[in-house]
Amino acid sequence: MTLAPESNPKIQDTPPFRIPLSDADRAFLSGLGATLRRYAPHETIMRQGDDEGRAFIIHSGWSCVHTDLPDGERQIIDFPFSGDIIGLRAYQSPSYISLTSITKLIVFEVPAKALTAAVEHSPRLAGTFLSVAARQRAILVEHLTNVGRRRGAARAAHLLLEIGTRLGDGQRLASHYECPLTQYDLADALGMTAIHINRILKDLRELDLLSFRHRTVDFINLPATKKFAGFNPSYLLLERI
Amino acid sequence: MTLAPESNPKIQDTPPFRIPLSDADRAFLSGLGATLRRYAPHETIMRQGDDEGRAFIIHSGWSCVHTDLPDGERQIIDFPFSGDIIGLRAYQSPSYISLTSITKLIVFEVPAKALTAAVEHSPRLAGTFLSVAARQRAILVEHLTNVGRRRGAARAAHLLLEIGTRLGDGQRLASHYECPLTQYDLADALGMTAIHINRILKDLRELDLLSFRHRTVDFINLPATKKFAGFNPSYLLLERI
DNA sequence: CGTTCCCTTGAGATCCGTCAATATTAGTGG
DNA sequence: CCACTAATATTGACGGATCTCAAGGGAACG
Repeated sequence: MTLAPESNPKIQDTPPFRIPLSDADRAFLSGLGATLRRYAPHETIMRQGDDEGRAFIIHSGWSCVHTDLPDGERQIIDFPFSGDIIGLRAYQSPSYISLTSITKLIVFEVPAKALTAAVEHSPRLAGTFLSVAARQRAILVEHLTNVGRRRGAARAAHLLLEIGTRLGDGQRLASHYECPLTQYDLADALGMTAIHINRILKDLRELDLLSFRHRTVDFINLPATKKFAGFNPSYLLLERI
Repeated sequence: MTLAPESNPKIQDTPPFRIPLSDADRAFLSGLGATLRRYAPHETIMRQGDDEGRAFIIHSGWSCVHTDLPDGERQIIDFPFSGDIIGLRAYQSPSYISLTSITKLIVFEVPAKALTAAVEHSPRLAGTFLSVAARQRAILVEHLTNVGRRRGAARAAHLLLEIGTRLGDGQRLASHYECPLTQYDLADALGMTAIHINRILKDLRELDLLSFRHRTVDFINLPATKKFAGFNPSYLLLERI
């Protein structure tokens, strides 16, 4: 699903642009001014409050988009995956979010103005950006619904189901995947404390629904888990290209 | 701030398009195929799950965007105001949200394809859509942060501060405004029960921070309330045009 | 001027957070 | 490969926040 990190990936081959594009469009993309950047785990790539004119397109690796609160807490907004765009905007403006790597991370850094230029240049690309933005909005809406209206155990299960689905390039959900998130990460995404997440994961294991230990998520009873979490993946299917 | 409902407002005069546009752009907008629609309170304008090819631009009135859960509960995602766009998408696709009026509501209904056409037609409009989408995303991110990381009283105060700011065309926060939301609406937006919202509003009154009774929000001590809620309106200022 | 929402309050149960202590795992350098 | 260290995970006890169930009271609207 992701290119080997050793090669030097090109933006025009990365997921959101794997669509029928004219040669002119491809040439345009490669001339966008995208810079390939590699980050070590736990690096800050973008910080809330900084004046930003950059956007990022994830190539590979795990990271999180989050807000920072005055008391040092944070709310994780999303774990973006390959092809997701962070900071889609038209102009320079202060960033309201931070982007932090979790594992080794490879991203394309693009000037925000280049995105505007791309939209002007190609209706096909404009449609792609609209679709990517719509899908990300759907994910965020589901995240808010999850935090606002599901109780802890269902909330955690829902997030792990979503991640499992998004990892497998959109549609199919594996019964098992590697997951480098800590219980602190989960807590910050789900609006709870890590201690409570720990108890919830224990409950989910004892309910024979799923197990998350040693960086591995195992779905023990996938249909029951989907029902338990109220997970309906249709919100992830929005025009994934 | 809003046109008199008796007149027949035109889309090219409505907030997101109050920007320097060429005559050709204005003519294009008026030919978009926008339909003016009026709804009574508590009508469903768009329902989650329906296949949708429409987008809506709010002209005036109160409404809510929400998700529906199997058990009949709902999570309110946003209370959109004049100029906000609902359903910004490139193509026909199933809707993952519902739109319901709260008061009498006037909206422009636009075919989704018309938005794509507008983006193709005018870079200025494309930039406008990107900006509107970025601002709405910032609002949604702050909403998730609010629900995930603030306790009840601060959460409620934060929402009422945000609404007060958005009502006054973006920047200035009035010390008093009319608010037709019920405590059930607040509860569904904040991820709590209406009974608990009731107790929280009582607490906020007794703390001399704000009063919400009889459809009226009064900020008794605005600086203290902002501090209490951790309210920093910079996320609302994103390129409001 | 009555009916329907909507608001208000109390008591008890449950979920979740805080504080504290310890065990386990992953990472690092020798 | 081992020893050491820091990060992460686990568990218990307790308190606070929020939900549920139940019952009235008040406001808005036809």
